Amino acid sequence: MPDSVTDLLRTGILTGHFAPGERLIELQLSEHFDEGRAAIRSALVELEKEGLVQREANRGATVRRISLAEAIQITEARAALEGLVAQHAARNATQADRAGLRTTLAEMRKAVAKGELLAYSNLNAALHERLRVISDHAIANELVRNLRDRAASHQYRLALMPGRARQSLPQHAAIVHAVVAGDERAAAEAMRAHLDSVIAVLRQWEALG
Amino acid sequence: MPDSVTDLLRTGILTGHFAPGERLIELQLSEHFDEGRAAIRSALVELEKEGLVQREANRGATVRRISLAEAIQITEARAALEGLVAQHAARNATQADRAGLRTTLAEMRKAVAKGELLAYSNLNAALHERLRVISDHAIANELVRNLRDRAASHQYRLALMPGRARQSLPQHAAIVHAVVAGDERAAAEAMRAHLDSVIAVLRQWEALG
DNA sequence: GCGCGCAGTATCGTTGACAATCCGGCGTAG
DNA sequence: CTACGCCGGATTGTCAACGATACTGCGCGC
Repeated sequence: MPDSVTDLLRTGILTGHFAPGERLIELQLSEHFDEGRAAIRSALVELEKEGLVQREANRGATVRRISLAEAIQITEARAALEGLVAQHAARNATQADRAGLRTTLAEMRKAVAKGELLAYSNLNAALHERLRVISDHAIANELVRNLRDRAASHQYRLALMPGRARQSLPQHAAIVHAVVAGDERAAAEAMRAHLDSVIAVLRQWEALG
Repeated sequence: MPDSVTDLLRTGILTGHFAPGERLIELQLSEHFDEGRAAIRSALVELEKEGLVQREANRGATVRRISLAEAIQITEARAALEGLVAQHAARNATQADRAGLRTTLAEMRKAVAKGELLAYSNLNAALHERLRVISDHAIANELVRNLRDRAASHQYRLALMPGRARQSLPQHAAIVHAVVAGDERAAAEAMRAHLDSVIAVLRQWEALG
């Protein structure tokens, strides 16, 4: 089921190649990707279920616009689920896993010290990804991945926010420490606290309009 | 977008009209529902994303079998998300909402006292549903509904389990009390505890084979 | 008897054409 | 000048047929 058309369209949306609000016309996409219209159609149906695309009967599909309010809800749900992920990661982590997490955290510290925002952002993603793998929780992983994609546009702004890295570093440290210590409850709490701080930023933006 | 074919097929699966493992052949369904094959195809794609249907390239679709292990993961995810739902319900509940919750709880007590299992099960569903509505959390609602459907087959067994109602009643009471009191944290905790007890039962079954 | 290949069948996957629907512009009447 | 209705283009929705693919059972050689 590695439906490549769906993947291509999804990454196209996530990378901004197709902008929010942009119309996704089947025939155009059909030529663009050199695929039959049926395949495009199917991809649009999938991406609608993923929340990345909006479809209206007889009126076509557009790239879904995610409001800030929605991004907040998405992140709230993500906090709940990633808490679960962290909990299971704390339960399952092997010695090798723990070592890997520690080195990632060390690299994050370095990146912050050097002010390398992009590197930090990548390490951040890598850390969360690694925790998902360690957690071995297929359901939560699937849902988190989806939620992440949905709010991707807003997360992008966040990563570049001045001072953000320095603020989130101790939160990531807390998560890693809890997981390494095998403290399930603390891991879940730390992850939720981390994402709650993301939500706080989003709320701030929302208040500003 | 109220795609009736998808809805029909979904309820068909949830009611057991299509049994787990059963092949879902496009042409057959096409006749069964008197719909074009394209519509059926689209419905199958959707239901695959919902996790109710399994599709393999060139090999067709079947009703997905949900293992107990998977049902446990699903319920874990549900616990995390319904915790969020309860939290928001505690935040948003109006006086009318609180009164409604209390009466539902009272009816549940009666049902348990009279040993009316089916009535209790329905009230149970109604209570969770009401909390979802009150929470006004579109994202969490959508995900919870999906997870609920996925594990529906196993939940069915649970409702009929002897002594189950009596065991879960105080948990539901705790949830309602926390929500009525507007205690967000307690509401989330109570809901998680409730679903954790469901998970405990599932684990027991799993151990038995 | 047993494994291998081969054809037959069932089913999915794709294509092209056509019908249905919706939006926008234009003309006309008031 | 504005409101209404109609017409044309653009786009989606549906259909039937064709091609591709994988399973099944049978025969054949060993």
